[in-house]
Amino acid sequence: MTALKQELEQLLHEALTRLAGTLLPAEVDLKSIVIERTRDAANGDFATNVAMRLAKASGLKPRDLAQAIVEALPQSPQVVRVEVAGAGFINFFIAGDAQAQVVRQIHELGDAFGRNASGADKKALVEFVSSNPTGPLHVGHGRHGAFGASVANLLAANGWQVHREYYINDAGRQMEILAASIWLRYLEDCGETFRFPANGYKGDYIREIAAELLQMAGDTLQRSAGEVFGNLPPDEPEGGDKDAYIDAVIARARQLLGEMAYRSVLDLGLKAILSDIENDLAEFGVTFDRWYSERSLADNGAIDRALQRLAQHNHVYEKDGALWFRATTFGDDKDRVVVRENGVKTYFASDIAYHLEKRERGFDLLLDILGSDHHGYVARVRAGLEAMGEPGEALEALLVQFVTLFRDGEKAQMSTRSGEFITLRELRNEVGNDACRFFYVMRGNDQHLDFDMTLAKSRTNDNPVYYIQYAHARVASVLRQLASKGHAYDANIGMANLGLLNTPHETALLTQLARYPEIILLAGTHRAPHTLVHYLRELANAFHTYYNAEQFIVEDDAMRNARLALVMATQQVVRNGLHLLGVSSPETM
RNA sequence: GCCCCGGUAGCUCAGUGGAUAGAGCACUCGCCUCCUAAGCGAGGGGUCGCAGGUUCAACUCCUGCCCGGGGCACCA
Repeated sequence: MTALKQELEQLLHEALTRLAGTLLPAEVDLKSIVIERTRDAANGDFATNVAMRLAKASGLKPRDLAQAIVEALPQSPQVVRVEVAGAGFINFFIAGDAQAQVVRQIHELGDAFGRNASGADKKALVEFVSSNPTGPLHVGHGRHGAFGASVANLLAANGWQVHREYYINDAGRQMEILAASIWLRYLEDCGETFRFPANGYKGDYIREIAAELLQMAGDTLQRSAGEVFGNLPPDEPEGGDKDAYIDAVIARARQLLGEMAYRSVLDLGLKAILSDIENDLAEFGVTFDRWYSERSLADNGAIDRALQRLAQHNHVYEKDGALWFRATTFGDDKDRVVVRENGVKTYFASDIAYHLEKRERGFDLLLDILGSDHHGYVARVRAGLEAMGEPGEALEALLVQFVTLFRDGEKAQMSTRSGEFITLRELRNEVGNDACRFFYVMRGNDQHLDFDMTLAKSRTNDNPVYYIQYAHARVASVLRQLASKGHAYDANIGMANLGLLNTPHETALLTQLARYPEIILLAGTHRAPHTLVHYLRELANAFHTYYNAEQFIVEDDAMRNARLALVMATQQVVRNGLHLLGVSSPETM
C-alpha cells in the first residue's frame, strides 16, 4: 500500500462518513472502498468504484452518488482534480510533486524499498526441489529451484520469516536400486560381465561413483557374476518383471555383501549425488536452510508420534493386516495405508509425520512446491494434518507444470552429448544463470513452460533479461559519464527539485516506481514471481523511453540533479526486483 | 469414471468483478555528428474454447459441455 493510496482511502473514508445517515445508510460498509490505479492516464492516476457499489443502498444513480461523494471529499494538497466518469467511477488526479516524492523514498530506503510488513513475522517453511537423490538435477528441477527461491524471497520481502528446506527422500526402494546399480557398475569395473538390469540406474554418474568405490574398496566387494545372478527370476527383456528382478538383485547384493558393506555402498552413492545436487543449486543461487532427511523421521520417532496422534484421534483402523488412515473423513477420495501388511510404514506415513514435525517447529505456513503430477497427494497430506488436529489450511501446495526446452524452434529434451535428459547444469552452462533464473519464472507456475534456449542465449533486444539488466547498466553508464564530464550528483539539489520532473515520460516513470511496493505485495500474496517479471519489463520500458527522449546530464544544476535522482531511483528498483528473482544487476553490458 | 491445470492476437503469454482486453516475438515503416541502437517511436492484427446463469458491470464468479496436459498404489 502506497502512501498516496492510503491518503485517498482516508479522504474517501471521511467523505462516506459525512454522507452516512443522509444519502447513505447510517452503517456504511467501509470495505467497499477499493482504490485502484487506472489503466489509462486519461482517467487520472487512481480510481474508485465505490459509488457503483453503494448505489443500490443509497437509492441514487451511481453517477449522482459519485458526484455527491466528490463534493463531500475534503481538500488535499496531493490531489489536484477529482472527477466523475464512465458508469460512476471517481477519478483522482495526483499532483506532480506528490508523485515525485517516491524518488525521495527510494533513495532513503535503498535496498529495503518495496518491502512491507504484511507477513507480520509469521513463519513460513518453503519446501522445494526435494528431488530424489538418485541422479543429477534436470531442467524441471531447475524450474522448481528458481520458482521456489523467488517465492521464498517474495515472502521474506513481505515480512515473513522464511525457512527454506529440501526434503531428502533417502529412505526408500529407489535408494536400494541406486546402491545395487553402483555395485553392479563396480563389478563391471572389476572385470565381471553380465547384462545390466532393465530397472537399474544407467546414467554415467553411476559409473563415476562406481569408480570411486573401486578406488576406496579395491576388489574387496567383488563377487562373481555367477554368484550375483544365479537363480534370479527373469528380467524384463526375458519376459519377466523388471521390478521383481531388481528387488531380487538388491536382496542378493545385501546377502553377498552383508548389511554393513551394502550400507556403505548406498551411503557413498547418496553422499555423492546429494553433494552434486547441493553444488549445482548453490551455483544457481538456490540455497537451503536445512536439508531434511526422510530417514531421520524414522530415527527420531516422528513417524511413530504421527501414527499415535492419528490413533488418539481415532482415525486409523486395521484391514487386511494393514493399518489404514481414514482419509475419507477429511475429504480424500479413499482411505490410505500407513503401515503395510508386512509391517513397513508407507511413504505417506513419513510424509504426514514430516508435515506434523514442520508444525511442531512452529511454522504457520507450510508451503510445498511440487510437481504437477503430485497434485493428488495434497488432499491426502492435508487430511493427515487435520486428522492430527492441525489446521489443514496451514498446508499450501503450489504445483509447478512441466518445462519443455526448445532450441532453434525444435524440442530439445535430450542432451546431444550424453544422449540423456539435459541436466540443469548443462542448461546453466549453455544459457547462463541469469537467463535461466529469469526464464524459469517468466510464466505462472500452473502454466506449462516453453523454455526457448536460443532466445535465452541471444544477446539481442529480443531477450527480456538483457532488456531489464540493460536499464540498470545504462544508469551506471550515465553515472560514469557524469564523472567524466566533471559533475557529481548532489542529493540535496536533486531532492529539492523533484517537482521539475513533470514531463509525460517522467510522470510515467514515477508511476512505475510507485507501483513497485504494490507489485511486491501482489506477487507475494499470489506467490507469483512472474508478476514481478512483467512489472520489471514495464519499468525498464518506461526508463528506456525516457532515456531516448531526454538528456539527463544537462547544464542546469537543478534539472540535472533531479533527473539523476530519478534514474538512480530507477536503478535501485530494478536492482531490488532482480535481486528477488536471483538475477544479477550488471554495471556494464 | 473421479480429481487438478490449461484453452485470450500468426506464435509465447499477462490480465486482484470494472472504463476502448494488453505485452513480447514475428511482419511493415521510421529514429544515432547526442549519457551504450542489448535502445526508442508508429502501424496492422481478437466472436477472450462453446452454451447458459449471477451482477449496475464477467476474460475474471457459478453450472454444463468440448479440446489439450497431468494424476488417481500396501512405489517413492
